[in-house]
Amino acid sequence: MTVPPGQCCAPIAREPLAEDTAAELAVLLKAVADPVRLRLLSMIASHAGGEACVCDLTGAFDLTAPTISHHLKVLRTAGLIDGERRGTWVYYRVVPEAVNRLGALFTPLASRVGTLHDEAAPSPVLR
Amino acid sequence: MTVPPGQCCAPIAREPLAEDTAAELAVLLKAVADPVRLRLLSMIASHAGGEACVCDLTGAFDLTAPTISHHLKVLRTAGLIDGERRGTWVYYRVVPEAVNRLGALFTPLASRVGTLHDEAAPSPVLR
DNA sequence: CTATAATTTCGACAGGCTTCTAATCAGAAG
DNA sequence: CTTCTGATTAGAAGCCTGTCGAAATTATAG
Repeated sequence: MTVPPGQCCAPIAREPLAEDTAAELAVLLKAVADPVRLRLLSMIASHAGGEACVCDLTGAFDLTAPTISHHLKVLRTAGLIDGERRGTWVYYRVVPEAVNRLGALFTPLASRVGTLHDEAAPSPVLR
Repeated sequence: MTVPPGQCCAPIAREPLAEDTAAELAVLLKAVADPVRLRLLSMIASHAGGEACVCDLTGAFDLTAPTISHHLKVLRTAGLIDGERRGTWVYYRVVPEAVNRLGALFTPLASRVGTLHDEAAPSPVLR
């Protein structure tokens, strides 16, 4: 009972990732591989209405506002969240497609919801 | 914190991650947030028999053996892979529970789009 | 129009990560 | 027993990232 059947479905277990694909996914993973950014993403995703103001996020951390803004920019550059300015405040919301792509990477089963392999994303990979 | 009932979302979207939980998950995510380690994990997971020898992995990279060994140790320390020495060679295999935990983090993110919400079988990931 | 508040950008420093070479350990073959 | 191959460990150089403080930008309020 080491490996249950059905493991062959996850993209990561189906075939070796290409070099450029791995690099592209690593950028996405690096964005969430940080405690602060992971909490930020979770706070935004779990916020009522799917939107969260920056003023609501800064209070939960012992970090300065510029640091929070920096982490938000990393998440936004990776395409995981999207920001919108409404008056004085800026509201962020998650991008479901990007988050789902992460989940589908490691999830052996499921992945029955649409195709998340190819996307119309311009992929502005900053190097 | 108005979570719609019955809409059991991903852990990341259900409620804000705790500080220690986020730090713990970040360690796991950092392990895969690297192109080399992501490819290594994929090569091990997609290898026939679920096992891969180190000698098979080093050839796919332009890196030295110690570097590959270092990345494998990071993956092993994170609990994503498990190594076993059989004679001269060392074989690595993935730990499904750890990989599934990563996938479950982001996967069940419910999107507002009512396209094909046929996820009646969430297949709970237990640890 | 001016003032205030919030957010972002800029510059800088400490710390961690990736990679290398050299050395060490484990097992097999002669 | 000696030697050889394969894998890991130790130590160090170089680069990138996280963090902070100060300045600049933007929008609303009066």
